[in-house]
Amino acid sequence: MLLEPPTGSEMMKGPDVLSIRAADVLQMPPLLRSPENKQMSHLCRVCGQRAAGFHFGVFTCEGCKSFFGRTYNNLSAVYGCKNGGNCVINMETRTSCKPCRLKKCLMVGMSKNGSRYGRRSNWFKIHCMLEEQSNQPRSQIENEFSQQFNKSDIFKSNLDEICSSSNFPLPFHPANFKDQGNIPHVDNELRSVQMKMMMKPPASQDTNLSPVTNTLNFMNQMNHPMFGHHLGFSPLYISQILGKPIAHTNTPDSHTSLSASPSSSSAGPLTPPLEVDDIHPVSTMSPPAIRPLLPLQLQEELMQNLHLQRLFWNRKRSSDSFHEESFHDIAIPETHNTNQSAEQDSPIDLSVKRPRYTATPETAIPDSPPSTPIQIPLSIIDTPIDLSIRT
Amino acid sequence: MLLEPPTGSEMMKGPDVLSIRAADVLQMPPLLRSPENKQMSHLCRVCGQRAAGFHFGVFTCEGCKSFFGRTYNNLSAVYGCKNGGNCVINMETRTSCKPCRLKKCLMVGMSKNGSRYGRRSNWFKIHCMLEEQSNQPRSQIENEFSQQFNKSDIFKSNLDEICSSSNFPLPFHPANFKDQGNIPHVDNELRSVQMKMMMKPPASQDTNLSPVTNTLNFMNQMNHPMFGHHLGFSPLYISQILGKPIAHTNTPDSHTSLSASPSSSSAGPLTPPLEVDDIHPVSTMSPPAIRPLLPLQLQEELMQNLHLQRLFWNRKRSSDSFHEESFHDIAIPETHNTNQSAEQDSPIDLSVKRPRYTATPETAIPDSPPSTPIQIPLSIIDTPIDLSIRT
DNA sequence: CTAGGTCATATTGACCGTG
DNA sequence: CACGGTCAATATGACCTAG
Ligand SMILES: [Zn+2]
Ligand SMILES: [Zn+2]
Ligand SMILES: [Zn+2]
Ligand SMILES: [Zn+2]
Repeated sequence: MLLEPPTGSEMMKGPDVLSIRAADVLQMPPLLRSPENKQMSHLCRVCGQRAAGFHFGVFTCEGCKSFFGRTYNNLSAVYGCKNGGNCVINMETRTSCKPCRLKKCLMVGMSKNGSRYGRRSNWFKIHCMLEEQSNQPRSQIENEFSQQFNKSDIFKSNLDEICSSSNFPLPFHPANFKDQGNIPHVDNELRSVQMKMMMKPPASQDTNLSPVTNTLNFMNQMNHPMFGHHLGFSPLYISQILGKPIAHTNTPDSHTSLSASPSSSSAGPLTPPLEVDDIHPVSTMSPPAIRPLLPLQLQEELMQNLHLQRLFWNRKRSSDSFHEESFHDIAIPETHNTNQSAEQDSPIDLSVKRPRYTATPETAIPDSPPSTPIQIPLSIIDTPIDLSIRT
Repeated sequence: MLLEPPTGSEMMKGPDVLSIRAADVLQMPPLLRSPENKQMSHLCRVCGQRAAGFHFGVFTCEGCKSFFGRTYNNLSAVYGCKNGGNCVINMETRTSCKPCRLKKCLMVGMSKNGSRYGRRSNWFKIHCMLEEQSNQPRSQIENEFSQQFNKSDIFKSNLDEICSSSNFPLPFHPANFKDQGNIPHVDNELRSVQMKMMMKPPASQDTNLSPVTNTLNFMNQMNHPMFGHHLGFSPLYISQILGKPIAHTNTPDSHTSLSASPSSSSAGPLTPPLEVDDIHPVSTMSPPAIRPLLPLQLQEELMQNLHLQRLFWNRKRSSDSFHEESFHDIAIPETHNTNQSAEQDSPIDLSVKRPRYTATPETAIPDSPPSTPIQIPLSIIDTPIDLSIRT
C-alpha cells in the first residue's frame, strides 16, 4: 500500500544531496554561543515548553517529539481542524488540533528524512544552526510554485474534489499552503506531507476517488520540485549558511554561484563537494505544461523511493520533451548506498557538557581542517558547538 | 471539601420548588407529535449527532451524555479553552474544547439537579417540551444580574484575580457570561457552574488564593439568585408552559399571576400547587447592596445543601435588613425529605413504543384527570407523549 | 546524544445492568 | 425508559534503552 510507512530503512539512505564541507558549516557565525540563543535551545520550538532535546532536527519537548514521531508515519489520523488551519500551537493548545500541531512541527523544520544519530549529515547540523539562528518562525512567503500550484487548472478540477472534503486537514489545503521561503527542506517537508494528505482518501470517506492518480498526474504536469528535491537548497539559504551574500542567476547550472564552494572534483572523502546541480531554487521553476503521464506503477514507486525520484527528475530536467519511454529502465526500485555517501558523515560530537566524549576517536573532530577555499580559523573548528539543553 | 461532589443523594431531594399539575403540563400544545419536532428528538442538542435518548433533561447522544455526567462532578478538569469561550460544538469538534462543550450542554438545558427516572418531576417534562419547542439555541440576552455581576466592584478586584488566570475556563468567565433568558433553570445551571469554577483554584495554580471566601461574599452582596433558586421560573417561561400570555407585575407576591393556577390549598397529593413565591423573575432583582456577611462555615454549608439555601433565601427576602444572627439556627445541614415531596412525582410513562409498560400500575397514567381550573380534553391526557427516539 | 519503544495515565463513547 | 458503571479503544507524554 502506498500510504503505509516505508518498510525498509534503506529507502531514506540514498546519497546525500547537499554535502557541504564541515568547514563550510563552521564558517557560520557562532550564534549558538550567545546567551540569547542558548536560551532558545531550552524551549520547544513547536509549543514553547521546556525542550527535552534536539529531536528530528528541532529543539522540542518530549510531547512534540513523540507526537511528530507517531504522526508522521500515520498521516491518516491527521484531520479535523475546524479553525481554518490557523490554530495557534502552544503548551496548552498543542493537543487541541493535530493537523495544526503537525503543520507547526513541519514549519519549524522537523523532519524524519534527516539523518539519525551515527549518520548525522552536514545539512542536519546546518539546519540545527539555522534553527537556532531564527528566534521566530520563518516569515511566510509565497513563491512562484505555490501560486502556480493554487492557480492550476487541474487543481481546480481534480484536486479540488479531494481537498474539498470536510475531513481534509485544513492546514494542508492548497489554499492555505504557504511556503516558508528560503528553507527548502522545510518547504519540501510541508509539501511532501501535503501531497501525502491529498493522496490518502479523506478519513471516513469512501475510497471511490483515486487521488493518487490525480495527484501524481498533477505533480507530473507541474514539475513538482518536491518530487525528489528534498535538499534543493535555495541560494538565499546557502548564503545564510555561508554567512555572506551570493550571486543569483537563473542559469540552471550556475544559479547558485557559490563563489566559496569548490567544484565537485576537489573534495576529500570527509568533505565531498556541494552538488550544484541539486541546488534548485523553487523560484526558477518553469511554468506548468501538460505532458504525457508516467505509468501509474512507476509513479507510485517513485513516490516511495527517493533514489528513483532523483533519477526521474534529473532525466526530466535534461529532456525538453517528456516521453514515457525514457523512464522504463528505472521502474524497479533499487538501493543505492554508495560507499562515498556512507562515509561522508561521520558522527560529530555536538555536546559540550560531557567533554569526555570529545576525546573518543569516533566523535572527535579532526585536528586539522580539510583543505577548503574558505579560510577557517582553527579556533572555531576545534570548539565544539554547544547543543546540549541541560542546565 | 467544598468542591467534591455531594456525598449523599438526599441533598438534591428537597421538596420540588415548582410543582405544576400534570394537567398543566398536558395543556401545552402537543408539539411533540409533529413530524418536525419528532425529528428534533433524534438529534443531540449539543453536538447534532443522532441522539441516544433523553439524558439529563435534553436529547443527547451517548457521548455528550457521558461527558456531562462525568464532567459535572469534576469541574476541576474543565479548563483550557483558547478560543475565547466561543468554540462551535458539533459532532466533529465536541472533543476539542471541554469548557465549551460543557457550556453548550448547560445552554441547551442539561442539568443534574433534575429528577431521575422513578422520581421524574413535572418541570422535567416541561423542560422536555420546551426543549422540543425550540429548534435553535436560545438567544443570548443579558439581564440585569449579568450586568451587575460584571460591573460590581468586588468582581473587578477579588474575582478578577481568580478569573484572570490563563487556566480559567473562558466560557465561564464573567465577561463572556450571558444569561440565556427566560429559561431560569438553564441560567441557574450556567451560573452555578460558573460559581463553582470561580470557587475552585485555577488548575495547576498554587492555592494561595481563597476564592471561596471572595466568591461567597460576592454572591452574598449581590443577592445572587442562583443561590437557592434552581427553579425560579420566570413569567415568560410560565407563559410558554401554559401556551398563553400571562399578566406581569413587579409585586413580589403576584408577579406571576397565573390565572389558571390554583392556590396552594386546593391541590391534591399528585398535583401540588405551584409555589408562587418561588417564581422569582431575575429581572426584578434588587440592585446590589453591601450587607454583613454570613459566617464562612454557614456559607459553605449553604452551598452544599439546597434545603438550607432555600431557608436562607426565604428569610433573606423577608427581612429588609440583613443580620447574621438571623441564620444561626440553620447552620447544621439536615435532610428534609417530606412525605409530600416524595409522593408528588410518581413515575409517568413517557414511552409509546413499548405499550406493554403503559398497562403496569406503577407507570399507568391515571384514568381520570385530577380536578383543575383548566379544562383538559381527555384525549390529550390519555395520549402518552412520544419521547422515544428509536426509529 | 537522539530515535524509537514502552507504558502509565487520561479521555472518550458504546454498551449494559439497575431501578 | 434514563442513570451510572464498565471497559475497549485511543491519545498523550514521561521514561527507558539501544546505538
Ligand atoms: Zn512541544
Ligand atoms: Zn487547527
Ligand atoms: Zn452529542
Ligand atoms: Zn472553547
